[in-house]
Amino acid sequence: MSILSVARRAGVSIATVSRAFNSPESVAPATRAAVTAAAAALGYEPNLSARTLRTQRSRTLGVVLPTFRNPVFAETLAGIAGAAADAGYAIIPLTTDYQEALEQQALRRLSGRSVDGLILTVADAARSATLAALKRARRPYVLAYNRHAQHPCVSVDGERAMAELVARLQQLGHRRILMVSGHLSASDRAQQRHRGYAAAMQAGDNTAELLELPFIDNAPELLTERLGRADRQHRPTALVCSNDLLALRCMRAAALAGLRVPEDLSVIGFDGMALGTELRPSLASIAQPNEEIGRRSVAWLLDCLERGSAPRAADSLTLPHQLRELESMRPLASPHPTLPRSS
Amino acid sequence: MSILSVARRAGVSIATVSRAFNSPESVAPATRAAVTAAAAALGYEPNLSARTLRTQRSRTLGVVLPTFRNPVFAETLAGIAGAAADAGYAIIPLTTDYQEALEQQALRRLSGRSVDGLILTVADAARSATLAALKRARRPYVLAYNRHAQHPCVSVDGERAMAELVARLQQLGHRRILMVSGHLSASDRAQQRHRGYAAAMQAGDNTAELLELPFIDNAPELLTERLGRADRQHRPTALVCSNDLLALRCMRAAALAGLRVPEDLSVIGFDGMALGTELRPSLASIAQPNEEIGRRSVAWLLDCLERGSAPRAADSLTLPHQLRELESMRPLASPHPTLPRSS
DNA sequence: CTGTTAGCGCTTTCAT
DNA sequence: ATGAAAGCGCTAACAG
Repeated sequence: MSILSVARRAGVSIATVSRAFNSPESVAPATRAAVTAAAAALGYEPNLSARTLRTQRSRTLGVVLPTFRNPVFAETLAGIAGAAADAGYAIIPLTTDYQEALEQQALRRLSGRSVDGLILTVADAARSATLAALKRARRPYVLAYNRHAQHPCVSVDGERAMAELVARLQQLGHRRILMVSGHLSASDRAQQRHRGYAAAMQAGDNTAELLELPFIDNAPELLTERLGRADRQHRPTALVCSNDLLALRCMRAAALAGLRVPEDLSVIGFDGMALGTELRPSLASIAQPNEEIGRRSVAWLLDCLERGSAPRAADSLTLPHQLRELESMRPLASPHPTLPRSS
Repeated sequence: MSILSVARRAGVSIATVSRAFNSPESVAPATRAAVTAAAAALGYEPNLSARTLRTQRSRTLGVVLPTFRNPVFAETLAGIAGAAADAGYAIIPLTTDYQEALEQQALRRLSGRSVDGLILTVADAARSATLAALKRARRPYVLAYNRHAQHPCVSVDGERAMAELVARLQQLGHRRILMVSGHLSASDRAQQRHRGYAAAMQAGDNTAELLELPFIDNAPELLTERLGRADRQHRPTALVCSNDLLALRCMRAAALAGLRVPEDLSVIGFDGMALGTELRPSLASIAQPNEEIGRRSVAWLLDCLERGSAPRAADSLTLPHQLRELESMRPLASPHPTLPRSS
């Protein structure tokens, strides 16, 4: 049931059928009606492979993300999928598990499938051979979450966001603020967030300290140990985490160490995954507009594709973040209870 | 940089290049080496559209899921994506937001893209016009999570699982067990789970009661109201929820109503999303092997595709579920404290 | 406004 | 073991 069947049934040539679909205005109304009717009767759907082969446009986008197990990227994917679908594009998603080698592989897999463009989040934009190759191949792409002057990016200013958060915590009385992160070297975003943390701590004359948890397996133990061992005077009063999933683990570890959140310890995440607001205590976090990052990436990419250009680094987008001061975060209780309004 | 460039560079015909890739054994080792070298030098990747057009096989699977915002389906997608990638297949995912109309639309979108097969989770398998159409069109497909005798499914026995859970709760001393669900009519799985609940309650001579929360917007209010209004004698001691996300909301609502989980109220979810174990209290749940459901669906579908058949309803898979008795669930404390070992 | 035709890149007979 | 050639379904000149 190809274009030919439709043509025969409508009593026209295949070219006319094609035109009736692709530039209806160039076909006589009567003819167009006949074609439409025939197509409907046969349940005809144009074959995308043939069209792609001929036009060199697939109306398909490659999507490369670290994982779907982290709700942040699931939300991003939802945004991407929605925007793409609305524009009549399909997506082919691939995951890399934060591994550079898999990023390479993903691109190779996508290359044969003639995607029109790519949306990706890489571990480290600065030293990604994958990205360099993409750029060299002049394939249109947009990075989501990554921030790098040489690449077109849709992201949030994580460094500034983190600095703002830490400043705010200090304003609320916190002094011993510990940053908890995965392996810094594994993610350029974690590095940026850490820079913001360090700068704000220094500005507040407080000591920056970083707890890196490279592997999630023993993370709870490490955390519990770190939180439990110190006496009250040296224990952090707030934990800033480089992502929400980590913050969740911190909250649990705190509970296991006998600490109450937020009475004894404030815990703040980064990402703003939707689930955070449903918890008890609800998770304070620097919220990124995850779905919108996905949607905007698609919008920008498609816009460029339509005009035959490729996204340029100079046009990168920084979307606003938002500090969610939810239940897991609160002002530091003064050690000596004071009367209401006493200060 | 097509097959022709490779052929020229290797000094052979395009047919030989094609063979070198698709049936290496049918080509002389020396020739094969030359072709491989030429292809590598040129960075040649066979064009999938052309191949698809010619062979009528795209090595692409359509994936239709309700949403990526529910971690359960994100996990499923991870399983599907992994298994598909390992087998050299790409996936095109589409979401339906539990709406039948969007299911239709998804299939239409996929039909032009010549996917070899489909994996889908529909709202209600029994009355899905979409499914009927698929079946009629003889397109190979597998349902994930749905259970229906007329369709090939990969699922767990939700009815039995729920009955087991409720029996277990009763064994732990619970009598007033309330089931909380989204709109029953919106999901065949919720219906099955509810049947299991009702049967087990009846078997235990207890009164089944259902709280339907059609819209999430006012769910917290409704829940808080239901939990807060009743005095201690009439308040449920356990909540069984038709999914984990709902259970999360219940836990939060309970807290807002002044109830402690699990001391005052046990809350049990359904799905076993990975995140549940990271919470405090960790979320008790009937765990489904979500990623495996994805992987097995792919494996089955691909197996059929290879042998040129389509999955048959009779070969449907029921995977084992697992009751996670985590922190949000505990035996009913007896109202009148008893001495240890007094019974 | 419509038809004829070439060709997108590949696989697959059919020859040799 | 290799090559020549047809054709998958479609679009885009080009003609008329």
